[in-house]
Amino acid sequence: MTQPEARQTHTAPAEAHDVPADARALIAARGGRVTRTRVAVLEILQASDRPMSHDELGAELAAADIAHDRVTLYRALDWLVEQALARRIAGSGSDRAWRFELLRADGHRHAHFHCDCCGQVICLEGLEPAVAVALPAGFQLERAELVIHGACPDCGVQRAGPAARRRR
Amino acid sequence: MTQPEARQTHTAPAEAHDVPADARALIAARGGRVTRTRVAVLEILQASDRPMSHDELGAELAAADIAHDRVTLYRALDWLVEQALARRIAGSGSDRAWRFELLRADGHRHAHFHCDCCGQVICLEGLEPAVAVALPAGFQLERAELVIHGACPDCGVQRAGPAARRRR
DNA sequence: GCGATATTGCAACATTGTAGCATTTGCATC
DNA sequence: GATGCAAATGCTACAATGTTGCAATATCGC
Ligand SMILES: [Mn+2]
Ligand SMILES: [Mn+2]
Ligand SMILES: [Zn+2]
Ligand SMILES: [Zn+2]
Repeated sequence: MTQPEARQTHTAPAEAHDVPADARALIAARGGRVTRTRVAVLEILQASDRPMSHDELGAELAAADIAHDRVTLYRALDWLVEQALARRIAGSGSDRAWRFELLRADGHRHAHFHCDCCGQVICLEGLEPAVAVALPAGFQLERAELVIHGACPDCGVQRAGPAARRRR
Repeated sequence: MTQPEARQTHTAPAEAHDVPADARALIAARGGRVTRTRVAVLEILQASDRPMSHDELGAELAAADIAHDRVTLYRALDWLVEQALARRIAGSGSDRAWRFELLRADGHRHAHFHCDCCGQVICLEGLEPAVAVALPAGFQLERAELVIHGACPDCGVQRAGPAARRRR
């Protein structure tokens, strides 16, 4: 529980810019133990530009020949979320799995696009769910989640004509 | 598959207003068979002012002493959605179950409020996810889902003071 | 009432997580 | 570099939420 409040860890060697900080350093700075799965998961998330599901993470680990346990992976993700290194995205659509993405320090919130055709989830960095909306009396707003459903560029090109849209 | 395009069914006896149309008539008008579970589910949804999960529906059926099978209930709900009599609401939050609500003929879309404290989902009829937003090129918008997270009036009153908010 | 077939009801399976607990590992300290 | 101990792991079960296959049943037009 007692974690050094240090911002500078001195364990990360080179980069002084804004490049993805060394995963091991980020983990250690939170007072967590630097383990195989945690490091690998954090690095995969750092390299990804879209939220990933537990399953996708597992596949990446397997592809990189990093031995891992299903439950350990779940726990590593839970830990990253607890430590505010990642956040959880609800999986609307037929996909009922959580997805995880790196949480930038600035707490930047953005909407997501779910392709109803291929199931992919894409970050819409430019689109903030600005819900300064007036909620009915008594409701306390904590955060707003905005999900756009439709067809992603890859899926939209098929049947390029303006008519005959596909449903799902 | 061949369903009469009739708007007026003549099978519903009395009400000529906008009161919830007779469930049996609505089902029959879609060319579906009028069965115990379908009628009961549709009537429960008509009487509810918030989206209900499969589980909640099952409980209501049990409370009304209406024998039902888990799978049949799932299938009844699927059918209602197919027939555009109901729509499915994704259950963000720790709740990973779908919820179902009646689909009004006018296709009115609205946002929903998820209470992170008690887990309830409440319709925000007045709040439309007006996402005339400019999506990046190539993305085809089909619909937008807006979910507000926070504390509902019932849960918000505890700790009425402005400080000391509860997390989850 | 009859017959065709849409629905049901049951059992088995699938997906996505969690809980308990003995074993191993990271890491601070010697 | 060796030691000790809490933190993590890696199993094995179990839970929640659906889905699939298929034989039995009920609905509805005739
Ligand atoms: Mn994102
Ligand atoms: Mn609603
Ligand atoms: Zn797609
Ligand atoms: Zn509440």
